[in-house]
Amino acid sequence: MENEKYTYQYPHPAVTTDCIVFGFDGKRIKVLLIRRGLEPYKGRWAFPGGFMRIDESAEQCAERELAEETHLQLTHIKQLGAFSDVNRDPRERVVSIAFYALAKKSEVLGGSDAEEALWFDLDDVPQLAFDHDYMLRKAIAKLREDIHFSPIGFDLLDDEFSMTELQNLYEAILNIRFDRRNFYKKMMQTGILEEADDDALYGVALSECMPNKQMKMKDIEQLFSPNPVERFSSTEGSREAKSHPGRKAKKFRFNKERYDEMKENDEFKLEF
Amino acid sequence: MENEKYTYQYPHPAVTTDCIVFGFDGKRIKVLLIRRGLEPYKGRWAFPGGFMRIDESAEQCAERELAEETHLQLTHIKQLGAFSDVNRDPRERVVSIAFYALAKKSEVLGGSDAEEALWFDLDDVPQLAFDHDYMLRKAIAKLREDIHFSPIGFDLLDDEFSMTELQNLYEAILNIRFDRRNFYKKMMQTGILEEADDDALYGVALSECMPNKQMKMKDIEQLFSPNPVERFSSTEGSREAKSHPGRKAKKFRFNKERYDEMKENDEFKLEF
DNA sequence: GCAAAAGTGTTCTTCGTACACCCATGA
DNA sequence: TCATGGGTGTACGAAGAACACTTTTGC
Repeated sequence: MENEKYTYQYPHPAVTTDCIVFGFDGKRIKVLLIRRGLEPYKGRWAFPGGFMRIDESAEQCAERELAEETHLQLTHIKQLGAFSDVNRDPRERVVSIAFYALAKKSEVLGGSDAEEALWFDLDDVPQLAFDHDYMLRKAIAKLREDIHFSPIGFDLLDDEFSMTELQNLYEAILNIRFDRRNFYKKMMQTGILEEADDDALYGVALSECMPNKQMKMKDIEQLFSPNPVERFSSTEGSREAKSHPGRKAKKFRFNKERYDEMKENDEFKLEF
Repeated sequence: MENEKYTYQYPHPAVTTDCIVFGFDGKRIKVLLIRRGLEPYKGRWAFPGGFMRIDESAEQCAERELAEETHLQLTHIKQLGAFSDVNRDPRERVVSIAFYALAKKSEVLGGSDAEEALWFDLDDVPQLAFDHDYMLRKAIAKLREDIHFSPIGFDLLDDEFSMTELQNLYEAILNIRFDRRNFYKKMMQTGILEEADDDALYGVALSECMPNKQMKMKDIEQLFSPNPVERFSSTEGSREAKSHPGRKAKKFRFNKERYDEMKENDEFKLEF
């Protein structure tokens, strides 16, 4: 152990990464925290992260630490910036490179795989270790900023989502209310959404042999009786936390190919 | 020398800062580079910057290095991000925290105080040291992004500027053309510009005793004859690089107080 | 059937864009 | 006096905001 020494002519700070992971449970924005098991700040909540190895980039470090500590494999990890205040760590001089990442709704609802890792409502975040309170404020600001013009919302929802879910997400992040009809129109005319048609459940043939669009869901079920399909197999999302029933919501998918194509040609426009 | 050693149990990267300074000469966007006098990359151009001291933050380091190497005292230094590729520096593992800053037009036109520091046209930037080419691309992208919604243009102009100068700046950064009249309206209705009234040159009394707005500059000079004021003392900016005369341009100032106030109340809106 | 949520279209206002004339200036 | 650049207003069209009724569903 004694010979595990690394010497330099000038003092070097340690470099860590921290990862601010946001999620959405259908109602509120959440952030993933882990409880520190070691000093300093033992027992306090903090972002997943740790010391950068000498043979990995900060990005690699952030992904590795996130996987180790929370078992989350996330794409869309973006850099938030470096935090370098001289006294931000009581142990030694530590510069932290912070990232932020977005987790899909199912990962939030599933809870965390890891011990001592929990999703916190943004309003219920306790006092954090180090300068992580400050980091969180910066991260929230960046999330708000990014969602104004980038379709990052889809990274917080599952692959299929209802327009209402999407609207709830935007309202939760931006803390404003939208008119349902205008939101729908605005989203649709971006051209990056496609309908996840429920007809698919019944096979392609259905829409061909049944061109009558007036047909109700009830009628369709009759075709399949006496074994009607479980109509809500994919809608637990919109049922949870609901006190009253409502009409079944159409599901949509984010058309990433289309989005990339539009962005390439500078055709994409979305502003909130 | 031998005892100037700093030892750590785990390997630590070195941390440097680099500062990408943009300027505007009235026609084109410029970037400030220094020629490296030492290995590695001796003789190559690079951004001003250097190793972070153990008792300063990255921000302090960036400002210090910038002052040391270019004699520029800049405010509005914003972090661009950390660059941490494992092999980005041939000497040892180095993480660089990059900043970008904006210099006022007069500082660009005045040239650089420092030896071996030069303003380069963005199109004429040579191959840079380290990963600075990559940094530059990121910085340009961020500059373009920021100017879409933040009034950072004023930091690249002198305190008083004509609408045409401002338009040229926007056109140079965004590489698009605007209609003069629409640009004027858009800028004025943001509410963050105030006229730098030339009457001020003649004192407050003038506008009171001379309410006639039809009065021409010639008439005003007559009031002051036989020592007419030098009318163009403050307009060299709009004359430089001009092949033909034109009407004298009204000057404007950025009303920072008003802007801060509007931003505070979320009233400020500007989009390009 | 009832309460709650979702689907949908029209009008009005606002903002952005296109466009042309006159004036001030220096040569 | 002329060539150049700057100051300004209007008319049109597109996009956003306001707004209500009907349908589906679970209870």
